[in-house]
Amino acid sequence: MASTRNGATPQAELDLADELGYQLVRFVRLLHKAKSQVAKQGPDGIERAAYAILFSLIHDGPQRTSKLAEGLHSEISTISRQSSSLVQHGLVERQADPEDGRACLLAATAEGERVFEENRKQRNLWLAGVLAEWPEEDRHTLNTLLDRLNTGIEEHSPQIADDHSPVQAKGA
Amino acid sequence: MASTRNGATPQAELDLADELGYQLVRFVRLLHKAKSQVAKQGPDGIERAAYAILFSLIHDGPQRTSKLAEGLHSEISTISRQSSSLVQHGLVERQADPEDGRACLLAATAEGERVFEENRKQRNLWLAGVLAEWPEEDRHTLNTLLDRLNTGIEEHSPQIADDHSPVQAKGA
DNA sequence: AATAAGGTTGCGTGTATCAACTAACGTGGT
DNA sequence: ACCACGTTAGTTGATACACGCAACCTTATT
Repeated sequence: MASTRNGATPQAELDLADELGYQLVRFVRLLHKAKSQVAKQGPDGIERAAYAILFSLIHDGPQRTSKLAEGLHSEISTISRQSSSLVQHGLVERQADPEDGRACLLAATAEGERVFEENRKQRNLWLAGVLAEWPEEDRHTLNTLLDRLNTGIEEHSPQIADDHSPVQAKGA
Repeated sequence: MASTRNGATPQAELDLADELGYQLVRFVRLLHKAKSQVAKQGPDGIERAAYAILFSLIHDGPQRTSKLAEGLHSEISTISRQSSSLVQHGLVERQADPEDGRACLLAATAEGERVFEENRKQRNLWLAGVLAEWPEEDRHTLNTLLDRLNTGIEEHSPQIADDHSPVQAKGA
C-alpha cells in the first residue's frame, strides 16, 4: 500500500481515506441530485450531459471529438452523440479539420457561448450561495485540493475502487 | 448574488466558483469512470449502486426504506429495488418493523458486513494510494472542507445548478 | 490497393423516475 | 367492538436517459 513519506501512521491514513471516501460518495450523490433537479434536460431537449462539452469547447477552444473524449473521460461515441445534439441546437459547430478530412473540429457558436454563459452564471450563483459563508481562504483551498485530488486520481487511474465496489459475496 | 461577508470581491468569488465548478465536474466524471472500471457490477450480479445502501446500513444501523431514501437522496422505489437485490444476495436482511407492519427494517447481515468491509478496504487502499504524497494536513483539510461543502449543498437544496445546467437556447 | 485512424450509429446494459398497485395503520361512525 | 374510509409504507411495471462496446463508413497514409 501507499507508504506515507510524511508523518502520518498508516492507520490514520486509512481512517482518513475511509472518511474521505464517505464524503466523496455523499458529494457525488448530491451533485447528481442537484444536477437533475435544475438541469432536468435542456428546455430545448439539450441533454444535460452535453453541457460539459460546451464547457470544454469554451474553456479550451475548438477541439476534436477524440480530444474531448479524453479530457472528459468519456467514450468517443458518447461525445459524438452529445455533440450532434449540440450541433442540432445550434450551440456547437462542426467544422472539418483542414489538416485531416476525417477529423471534426468542434467549436462553440456564439449562441452556444451565450447559453453557456447564462448557465455558468446560474451555477456560479448557486455555488457562490453555498460558499457565501466561507472565508475566502477556505474556498481557495478547497479548489486547490480538489484540483490536486483530481490530478492524483487521473495519474492513479489503473487501480481503482470508489466508494463501495463489489467483491465476492459467497452466499447465495 | 451571494453577498460576501468576508474580504473577497464578488468578482473573485465568481471566478473561484467558476473554477470550482470545473473541478467538480471533472471530479464526478473521474469517480464515475473509476467506479465502473473496478466495480463493474458485483460478481454475483449485485448492482454497484446498491452498495451505498449497505454503507448506510452499516454506518447508521438498521433503517427503513424511506429513511435510506432520504439519506441517500434517492427515490424510495430505487432503494426498494436495490434492497431487494441485496436481500437476494444475502447481504441485507429484511425484518418487519414491530412498530409498523408496513415498514421494513433493513439491516446488513454478517455476510453483508464482510463483503462491505472488503470493499471498503479496497477503496481505502486506492484512496490512500492517491493521497500517499499528500501531507497529512492537506488530507485532513480536504476532508473537512468537503464535509462542509456537502452540508452546505444539502442546506441549500432548493436552488441548484451544478456544473453546466441548461438555460434557454433560443436558436433552432 | 492495403492498412490504419477518426467518427458515427445500432444495440445492450445500468440506473433512476413516475405511476399504478398492494398491504397495513388509524380514525370515526354505527 | 366492528367496519368503511383515507393515509402511509413499500413493491413492481413501464419508461427514459446516459454510457460503453462493437460494427461500420470514410478519409489518410504507405
